Amino acid sequence: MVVEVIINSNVKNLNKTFDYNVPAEFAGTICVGKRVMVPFGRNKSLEEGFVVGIKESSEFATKNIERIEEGFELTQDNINLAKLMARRYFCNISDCIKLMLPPGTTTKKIENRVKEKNMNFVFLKKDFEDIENDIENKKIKSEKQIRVLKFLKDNDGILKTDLEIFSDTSSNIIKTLEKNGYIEIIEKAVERNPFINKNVLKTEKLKLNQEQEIAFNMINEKIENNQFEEFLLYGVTGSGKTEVYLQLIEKVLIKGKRAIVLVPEISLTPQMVDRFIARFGQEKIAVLHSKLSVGERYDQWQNIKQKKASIIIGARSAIFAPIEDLGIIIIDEEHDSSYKSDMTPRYNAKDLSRYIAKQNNIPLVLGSATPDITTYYKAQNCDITLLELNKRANNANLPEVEIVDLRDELASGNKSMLSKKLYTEIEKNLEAKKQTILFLNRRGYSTFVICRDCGYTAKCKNCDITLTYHIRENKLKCHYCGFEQNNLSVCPECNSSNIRYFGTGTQKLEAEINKLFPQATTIRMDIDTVTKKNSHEEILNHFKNENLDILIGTQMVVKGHHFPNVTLVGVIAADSSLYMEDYRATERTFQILTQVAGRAGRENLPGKVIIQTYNPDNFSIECAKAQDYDTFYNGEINLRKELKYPPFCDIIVIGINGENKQEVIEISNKVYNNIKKINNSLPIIKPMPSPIEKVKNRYRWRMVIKTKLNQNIIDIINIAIEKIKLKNTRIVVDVNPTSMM
DNA sequence: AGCACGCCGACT
DNA sequence: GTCGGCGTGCTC
Repeated sequence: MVVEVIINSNVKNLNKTFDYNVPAEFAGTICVGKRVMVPFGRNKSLEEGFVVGIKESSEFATKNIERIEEGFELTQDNINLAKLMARRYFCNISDCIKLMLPPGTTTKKIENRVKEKNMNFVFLKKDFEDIENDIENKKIKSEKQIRVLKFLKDNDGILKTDLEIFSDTSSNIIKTLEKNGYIEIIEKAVERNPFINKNVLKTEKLKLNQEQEIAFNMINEKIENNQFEEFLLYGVTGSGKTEVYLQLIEKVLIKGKRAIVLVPEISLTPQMVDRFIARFGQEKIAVLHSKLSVGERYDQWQNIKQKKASIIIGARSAIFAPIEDLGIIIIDEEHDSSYKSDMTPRYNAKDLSRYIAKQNNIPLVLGSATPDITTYYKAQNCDITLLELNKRANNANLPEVEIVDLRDELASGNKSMLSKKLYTEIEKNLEAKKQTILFLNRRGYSTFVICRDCGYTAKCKNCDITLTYHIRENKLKCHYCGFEQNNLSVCPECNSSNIRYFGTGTQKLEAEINKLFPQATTIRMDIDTVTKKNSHEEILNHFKNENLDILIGTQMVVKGHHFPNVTLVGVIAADSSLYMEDYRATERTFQILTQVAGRAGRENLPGKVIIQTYNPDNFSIECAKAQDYDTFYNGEINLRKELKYPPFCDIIVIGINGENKQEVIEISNKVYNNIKKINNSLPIIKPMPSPIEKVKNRYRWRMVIKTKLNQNIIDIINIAIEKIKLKNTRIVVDVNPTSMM
């Protein structure tokens, strides 16, 4: 018997199956999905691989499988999905398989592990054999301990490494191991239980209003009849989408099935998870997101695998959770860009959810107050069933939105970043002891630093990016590669000390607010203040519980939370996202402004929103002011049709990046010519530099194809890039990328 | 990715 | 002659 094996390697040349003979001793246990160790290459070294097929014989001179690794195997569905993804997202099958493995199983370089934070790093002092002997001799008893040790063994097949990561939830084991002298802890992680609030009061289900009832019944029918159907649950903030989700999940559980709920990473807060815990109880819920340590994730993953958890709440990769008997997939805030991966594999969780829902004959529910233009277009064309929730369940009023034209402010001599109107409103709000949120989608202090005498601009040495001035550390930072240098006191070109700072970031805004309103308490939230594991949560709780006056932040302030005492929201510059050369720029502006506006006055207090802009007539800003999605959609869809943008086509970006510019250009041309050779009529634009040509010392060129992605196009691109030999240069294909930069 | 193979210039 | 530089190609 012969098996087809995918070698676990991200090398392009190895992205195919290799045949291996199965010795008689393994014939009874081998099956598709098993993890195996096989001799590979001229040296005798063992490589990890996965069995993806079984056949009688091979045309090759096959070697024997060395051994089968027990404890975990992929399902046939996993393998089918990985194969499909590899072609559809132009990457290696093993890259896709990695998404489906138990956390901690993926073989990573030790250096990478050390770089990662929030984990325990453990130095193994004794040989693995010694520890195994101790298990034999019953010196180590607990099953959990053995699991951790197995973890060690799994990662490298045989234990070659002396560094490993343990979960912080398994801290007992670590203590035991440390006490027995097996390990030495190098760095300790911050303790964090994914379920921080243990005393959540149980909630009963609420009575649905008529709209909710209709939506519920339509979707429930598909649950009952085991049928696929895609729904768009289009409902304004506060219209009770979550209650519909909860009651659908209840039905799914009654049928003995389970549910996946995808949410954007940033809104995966304990408060949000608590709503599910309050209804179903903690033991039924598994939570998966990027802030969990490997060990925490491993525990959650096992809870799913062992069918202890029935509801999986997670960010996009939760779609790969090891779940059988799936009854529904729900994608909340479906317009959110975090469902599209911007790393290899560059998958779109929404597309994969559709595929998985079809395979399982179950409904897929997309929920949003500001649906993705493409999703709404499909709903209009009846590819998706549209369900609307128009009533605000808590009857809160929409906030009053006012637009301030910054050109008028400038003309009347106001050069500060606060218009007179916004200044007065903040003042009033402070007096009334109400809270304010100020939103500015740019971090740092000044976005560029320029010499007034010779025009020199401070740029990153690794990227084609101007450096941003950060006042607290008095440093210039690159927001792309993280490079930082000391601030300039004199110009390095002409020695002039006439240095000017242009552009406004959240730090400068914070400084200005503190100057203008010295009596006000403020807190700032952006990537620079949100570094620790929990600080996102901490800052928001701090703002809410301490009743601080003003929250200043980038877009991370707009999601999830609701603050009952916030009655004023100020948007400092609504234009910043409009100039991006990205077809989704207006859509993003509309979504962000609508969401920001939704933060104001959510309960009984009337809210006020002030949007400052240089483009008061801009369509997306006007629509956001009116909170009018339908008008926005109608305008935007016509524009998309005219300019032939999604949903009327897909934007396929073939990027080439490498350290040698000449080589990058050569390979770009090769890819271009290959595609032309296969199909001369494809609408492909010749290779050219990316908008930011150099990032992290790598040159980036690209070509764009604007066409509907179908199997034929997928095959053409795969064939065109397949045979190109690469050294340090890489080819990256991204379909409808989140960022066009 | 490794690693072998092979082609070519430099040097005891 | 032969040592070693690196470009090329293969791994079931």
